[in-house]
This record gives sequence, C-alpha cells and structure tokens, in this order.
Amino acid sequence: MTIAQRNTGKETRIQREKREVILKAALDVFSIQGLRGATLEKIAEAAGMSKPHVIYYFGSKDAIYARLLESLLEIWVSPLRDLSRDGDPMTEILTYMRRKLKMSRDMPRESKLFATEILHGAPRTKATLSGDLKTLVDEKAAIIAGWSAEGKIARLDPHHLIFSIWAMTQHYADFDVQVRSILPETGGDALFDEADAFLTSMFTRTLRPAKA
Amino acid sequence: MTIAQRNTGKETRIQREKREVILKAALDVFSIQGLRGATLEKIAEAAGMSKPHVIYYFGSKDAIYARLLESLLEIWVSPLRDLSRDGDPMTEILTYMRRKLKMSRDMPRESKLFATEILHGAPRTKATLSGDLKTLVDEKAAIIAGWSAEGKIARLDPHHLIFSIWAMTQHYADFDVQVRSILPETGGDALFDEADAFLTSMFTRTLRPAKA
DNA sequence: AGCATTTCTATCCAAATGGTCAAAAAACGA
DNA sequence: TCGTTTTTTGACCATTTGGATAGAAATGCT
Repeated sequence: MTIAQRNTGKETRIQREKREVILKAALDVFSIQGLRGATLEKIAEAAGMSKPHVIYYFGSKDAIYARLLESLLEIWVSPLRDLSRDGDPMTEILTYMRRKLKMSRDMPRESKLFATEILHGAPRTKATLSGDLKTLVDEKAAIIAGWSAEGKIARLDPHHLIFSIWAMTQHYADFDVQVRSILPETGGDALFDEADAFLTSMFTRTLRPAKA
Repeated sequence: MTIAQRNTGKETRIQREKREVILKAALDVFSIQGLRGATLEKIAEAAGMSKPHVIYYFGSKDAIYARLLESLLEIWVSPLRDLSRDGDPMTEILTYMRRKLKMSRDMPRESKLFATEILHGAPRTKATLSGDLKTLVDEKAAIIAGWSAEGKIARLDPHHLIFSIWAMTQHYADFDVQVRSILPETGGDALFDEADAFLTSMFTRTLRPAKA
C-alpha cells in the first residue's frame, strides 16, 4: 500500500526526507523534459531509488508534478507581495525587478517548470492565475497607478509594467540556452550582473517621471 | 512504401497539399502539447486523415517536428535582418520591435513551438543558435552599438536590448493565458494594441539619448 | 527477542503509442 | 480501357511507460 493511500495524517522524518529527495529529482527532470517528456524511470533514477518507490511516496507521476507546481506558485509571486505603497516608488519597483531577476538566477528550474505549464495552456494553474494572482496583481497595479497619478513615476500602464518585469527577468532563466549561445562565454553570475545593469537602466528610464 | 523513403525528388501538387495540411495540424497540436505530449493520433485527427497516412508523408513524428522548426527559424529571425544601419536609429529599433510584436499576434503557435524548443534545451536548434543566429545578432548589435557611440541613441548594451525586445514581445504570445487571466477581458487585438502602446513608450524612453 | 508496521523492490500488467504491412481505392498514363 | 503507380487505411506489432501486486527487508515497539 502506498503512503499516499494510507495517509495517516502525520509525516515521519524519513517520509519527509524521501519526499524531499523525490521532489528535487523530479524538478530536475520535469524542468527540462516537461511533464510528458519525463518518465517515472528517469525520476526514480535521479532520486536514486526504484520506480515503485516513487509511486509509494506520491501515488502518481501527475501528483508529483502537481505538488511541485503548487509549492512553486506561492514562492513565485512572493516578491510582488512585498511591493509596498509606503516605500519610494522607484526603489520599490526596481527592488521588485531585482528580486525577480535573482529568482531567475537562483531557481532556473522552477522558472522553466512554471513557464512550461503556462505555455501549455496552464491546465492546472488557470484557476489560481485568474483568482489569487489576478487579485494580487490588481492590488499592486493600483498602487503603481497611484504613484503614476501623483507624478512620482511616469504615466504608464501598471499591468503591462508588471508583465514587462516578468518577461524580462524570466527570459534569462527560461531561454538561457539561447542567451548563452549568443553572448560571449560568461560565467553563470556575470550574465546576471549584465542583465541587472541593463534592466536597472531600462526601468529607470522608463519610470522616471517627465519633467513637470 | 512511404513517400519519405521513395523520395523521387519531385513533389506533386497533391503531395504538397497534403504535407501542408499535416504541417498545419501538427503545428496546432505541437504548439500546445509539445513534442512528447502530442501523439500521431491527435495530429492525424486534426489533419483529417489516418495515422499511417501521416507517416506515409513524413516518415516519423520527429520528422514533422523537425520540419516545422526548420521552416520556422528562418521566418522567426527575418525581422531582425531588416534592421538597417542607414535608417533612423530610433525608428529602426521601434519598427523591429513592432514587427516582432505583430509576429507574436499573428503567429502565436509558432512562437510557442519555438519557446518550448528553447525551454527544453534547444536540442535540435542549438547549432543554429550559436551559428547563424549569433552571427546575425552580433552584426545587428554592432550597428546599434555604433548608433550608441555616435550619441544617436542612449548608451546601452545592444545584445541585452535585443534580448529585451524578444522577451517582451514573445511574452504576449507565449504566456497569453497568464496575461489574459489577469487583464480584464479584451478582444484579441485590443491586447496587442495596449502592448504596442506600452512597449513603444518603454523603448522610446529607454533609447532616447541623454541630453548632451 | 518477537511481533507489527513501515519501507523498499523485483516482477508483472494493461494501456498508449510510434510505426509496419498488406491490401484496397483512387489517380494516372498508354 | 487497362495496366501501373500513387494514395489511403484497417489491422497489427513492438516498445515504452504508468502503475499494481506481492512479498522481502528494514525498522520500530513492547
């Protein structure tokens, strides 16, 4: 009987650890191969255990994928939550951009997993997108619109501003193969330093309010 | 015997038409489901023919995918080829951005196909990326760097500028599900009109040279 | 130690799927 | 019209793969 079925509520230390290992391995495999391209075999091998063992802990391949996605969504939007009405507008937005960029640098597999999910039509995320995420984005967009109206930053569509931050930062994680194919050989972090400089400059110019 | 095997060199009208139909159907299926998620069955159904018939014309599923990708790459970079040293710098770059945005609007399936390929590590495109594409990008980046040095546009890294155009424009095609989940209901083209306005404004501010 | 529970895997199974084959149907050329 | 070639598909096959089963090994409990 699998643990998923038994599910006595409490989780032992060994269960937590094994699940951890499996999720790590699954992230490696899913992020590159996608849900359909990944096989239980590959995940099991990456996790250093047998295929039935993986099933024992999660019940099904889809369950692992769903679990990864679920725990990811929360982390993924967290930088936006911290954008505060009370801070300096320019600083708040640039800080948000930088935190997203750091996430791309430090969690490229997570970024790719999320990207693949959306790209394929977000079958198991759509509800969250148009629910919690929309609520959050609308809320923060309102803050930005406020700054805009007060003349503290330039007049621009706050939703599209947020999209542009997503697009630009995630690009460096999701399409890193392309980026690195074109750029001269740069060590992992150097690329992100370049990106930081460019994006900081770009968003600074974009946000700077027109002279009154 | 399949046509792919026989391959007498010449292609009849009926062959061209059937291949066309199959490629169209395959694009529909691949762009949403990915290479592994798509099945010959689905492609055949979408093309209105039997599974062996699809094999008859292309030999294998992978061959269809490869063919789609190949013919796509050329189209995909063509707007960049038109960026000319002789034009007005700001106009040239904004025009390039707009053409890319239009491609996202008019060819979202192609955009997603390409995105998925890169996301999964570009296994069959890497050579082209670091070859022809890199050459082209380096060439155009040099033009932009020239404009930059002459003070006709702001000082900025031309490679990252190009990446930013890719990232922003493709975002609206590849992540349209997310974008539309968050934005209030807007008809297909209205979204791209908004995006056009935002991006034009963003890149104008980014590129405008600092006062001498 | 001895029993019960949990952890783990070898083996197997059924469904899905990419692709083959032989033959029917259609199109073509004389 | 009649033989030839091309087009089309139903039936079939081999492999892959997600997952079930049963039992072995380990662990925990008393």
